[in-house]
Amino acid sequence: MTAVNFRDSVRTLLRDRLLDAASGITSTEGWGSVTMSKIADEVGVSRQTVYNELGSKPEIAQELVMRELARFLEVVREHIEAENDVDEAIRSACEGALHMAESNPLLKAVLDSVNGGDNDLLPLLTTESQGLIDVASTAVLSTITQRFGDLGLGDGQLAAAVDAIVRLVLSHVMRPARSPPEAASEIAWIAGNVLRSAQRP
Amino acid sequence: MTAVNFRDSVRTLLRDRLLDAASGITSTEGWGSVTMSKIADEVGVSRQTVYNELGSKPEIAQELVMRELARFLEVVREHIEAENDVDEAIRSACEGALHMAESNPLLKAVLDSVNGGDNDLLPLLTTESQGLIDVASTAVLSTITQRFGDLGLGDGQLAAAVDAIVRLVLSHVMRPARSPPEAASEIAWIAGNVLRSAQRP
DNA sequence: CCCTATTGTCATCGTTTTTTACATTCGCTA
DNA sequence: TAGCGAATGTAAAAAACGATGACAATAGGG
Repeated sequence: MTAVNFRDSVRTLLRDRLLDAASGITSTEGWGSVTMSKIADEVGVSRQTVYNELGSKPEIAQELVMRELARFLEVVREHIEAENDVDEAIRSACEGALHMAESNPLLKAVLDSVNGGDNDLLPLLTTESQGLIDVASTAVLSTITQRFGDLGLGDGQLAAAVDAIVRLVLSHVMRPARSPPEAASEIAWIAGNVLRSAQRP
Repeated sequence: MTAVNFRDSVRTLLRDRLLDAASGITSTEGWGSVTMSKIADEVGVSRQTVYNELGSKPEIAQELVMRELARFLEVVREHIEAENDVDEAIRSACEGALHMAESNPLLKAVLDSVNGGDNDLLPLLTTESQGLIDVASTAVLSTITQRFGDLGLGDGQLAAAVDAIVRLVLSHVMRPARSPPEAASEIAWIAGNVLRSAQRP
């Protein structure tokens, strides 16, 4: 009767260390400077082990993005659950995410890398970001539903609204136009109008 | 250029988990209920691995005691370093140790086990406690010297005094007579007199 | 254009854990 | 008291896993 295999703990620890190393190198030297050897050396493991555990370099990029996304979603969840009003919950969550994005070293490195010619990570946030948007939308939708119910909307309507919000936030993350509070207010204003007009067909 | 081998981290993690399991079982069911199989199962590892990593059951007891001792010494060190007066440092450290002993589940289990007939752990704290006393005395002596110098005492005098203090505290841990503050004050009073009369021969 | 560095894969080796088996001891119970 | 079950401790073979070295392929830079 084993709670969790000790071996699984070790695998998780290894994955975390490897991804931490990759994230750290990306933040300080840029994604272009990340090599499998560097990751392996930093963790104290052979290069082959990196391939076994994380797969190819593109897969590492995916994992990095998804892991960072998970941290954003955690903050977003906390913001939503701390509010009693839907509009305010959405505004607060957007602002939290945008604010977090501003000071996120990894994200900064990714966006900076575009200027340096490194175009390996950016597609993950744009063209190939379907998985990212799906994960984020699903998570946010789930959180909102648990907190506020279905808001009297038909199937898919709330999902579509959330999808739009996520895409707007993502757009502002990649190309910030206004300050986080301003951008968040605008997104919340749009979302509020959408939700209300959908409630009264 | 590897900071630390990942393998070493895993070994440390394994040791910690095994000792945590042993400590947990001891606290809740008593040392008598600790079996190699239970430890192995709880951590999710084979029984043989427990033997490889921790050795025989008496050795586990030693490790448990020493690990718990290290935690006590850490608290003691903090108390000593927080005071400017030697007497008060000693008093505070003794009180901290005695107070910690009162609420320590593992220690409670060890002392309770005596009533239940389990006499495997007790010797480690009494008859076979030379190692324990040595480790504790050395650590405390080192901390006091770093904090207050040699207090104008000859070689070995301060060591002898610290040794006595450690033994007194250990005695009160095993057989509490008065409350921690009272016992600590008495020990500090004795220590203070010893130190002062040694300073003026 | 060559040279170096990196990626990704593969077979092999060494280490560690697991598994299985066995002898032994201890407490309990018929 | 004899035997039974559970636990200890040891040993050796089997399996899992990371380390190592070699390899082709492919850029990127001098």
